[in-house]
Amino acid sequence: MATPEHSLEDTLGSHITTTLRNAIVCGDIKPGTKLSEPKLAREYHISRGPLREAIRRLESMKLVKYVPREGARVITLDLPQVIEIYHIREALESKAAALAAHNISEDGLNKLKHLLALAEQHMATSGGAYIQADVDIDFHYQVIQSSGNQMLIHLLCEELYYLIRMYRYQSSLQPNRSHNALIEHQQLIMALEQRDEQLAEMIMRKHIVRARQNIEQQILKS
Amino acid sequence: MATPEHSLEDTLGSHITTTLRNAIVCGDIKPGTKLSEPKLAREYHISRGPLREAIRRLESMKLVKYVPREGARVITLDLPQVIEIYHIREALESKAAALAAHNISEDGLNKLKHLLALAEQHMATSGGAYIQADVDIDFHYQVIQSSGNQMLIHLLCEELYYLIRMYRYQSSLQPNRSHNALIEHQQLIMALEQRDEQLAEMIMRKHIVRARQNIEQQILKS
DNA sequence: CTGGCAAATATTGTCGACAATCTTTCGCGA
DNA sequence: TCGCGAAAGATTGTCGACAATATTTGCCAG
Repeated sequence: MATPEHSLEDTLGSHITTTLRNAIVCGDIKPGTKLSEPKLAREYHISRGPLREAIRRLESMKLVKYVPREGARVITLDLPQVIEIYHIREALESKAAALAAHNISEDGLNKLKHLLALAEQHMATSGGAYIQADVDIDFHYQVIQSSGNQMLIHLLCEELYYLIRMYRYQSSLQPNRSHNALIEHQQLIMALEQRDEQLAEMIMRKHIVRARQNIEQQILKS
Repeated sequence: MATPEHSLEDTLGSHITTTLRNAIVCGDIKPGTKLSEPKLAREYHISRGPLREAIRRLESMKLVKYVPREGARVITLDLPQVIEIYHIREALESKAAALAAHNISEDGLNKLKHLLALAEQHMATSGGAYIQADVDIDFHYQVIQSSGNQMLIHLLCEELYYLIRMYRYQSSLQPNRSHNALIEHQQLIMALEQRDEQLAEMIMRKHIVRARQNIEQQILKS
């Protein structure tokens, strides 16, 4: 699995949260599906208490939408919503890059270089746009972790990134811009090594703006 | 109350959520206090079910920190944490201003002008730094609402702004920069009227950076 | 008097049950 | 046949109870 797993799994509620989260992100539970408490409780052999906790946590990850007295449904991501998310990514991740330029450690830089090398390998061998998506997410994940801003890390990695992952899984067949992305990642690493906050911020901003424009073109085509 | 109240209050859980949220934000429940489920349940004459739901929601607003098998405690905001929040505000609200320059309605502009006038009145009469804080928050709140980005609105107004309110209540006695802030608000309104996205973004960014620097000076003094 | 261990107490995690509400199904009339 | 309304069914909201864990109290040894 691509995501570092923080969950302690020591309580039933947090365990079922990760289970459902993965199922939703990977598409095993399809968008729009109703999360029926009695049904899921039977399925996973637990009571409704921990389930309700899980559903509320999924709600804070924006993976489900909850309506009082009606229950929870898996979110249906349409393109305009994805655009909204990318605007937020642009703002937050460019900030993360700036902070990372200031705070990243030697170890953090090495991890980024390793991820970049991995991605280049995948590109060369399988030309694989599919696998590339995971490595790309890991790269951004690592930049955010290097920002040192705990609140920012939590916002992006715990609350927003599962949504992005979900979108990636859904649209993994569509054309992406793997090659350009690699160059931009390389530029970012260089800026981080130079400790150039403004440059790192701008590179990340443009990187995400391009990704967003890529998506906006899909809307026009449809 | 300064905040528009979205809560439907139709379920016990959401009702107790707003009650506790207000109590925490206003300082009636002090930072560091443990939110004991049995105690609160007796106090508000409800069972632990809705309470647990409320606590989880407060957790997603970052107002309480939850540790498995230990319970929830009201967050203790130290200055470094507030700095972190202001970095996030800088990123998100400058983006909100840019989007607002594109999307704000005539009605939205009028609301902003009204809030500005209110603030000027308060400044003139009571010279009141205290009341000013509320009007300032309302101003930012209105700009965010005008961005049109639902996800951004939710992130800022539902998840992050209660934290900021809490900090404001705690530090309401400390010197703030009311006068300068008013000028910057005025500049922002002008930029929004011109539909100048870049200018609006920059004004908001500098406005929040200055506020952050104001706080950073407090750290140095202590 | 202090420190640490053990019993007692309180709190959290989980469960099953019941009432209120929503959804679906079925039947009736136009 | 179609649409409306009522009954039946299912689901959510809330509650109280019990087990497992954490915290506090109190005792004893040093």
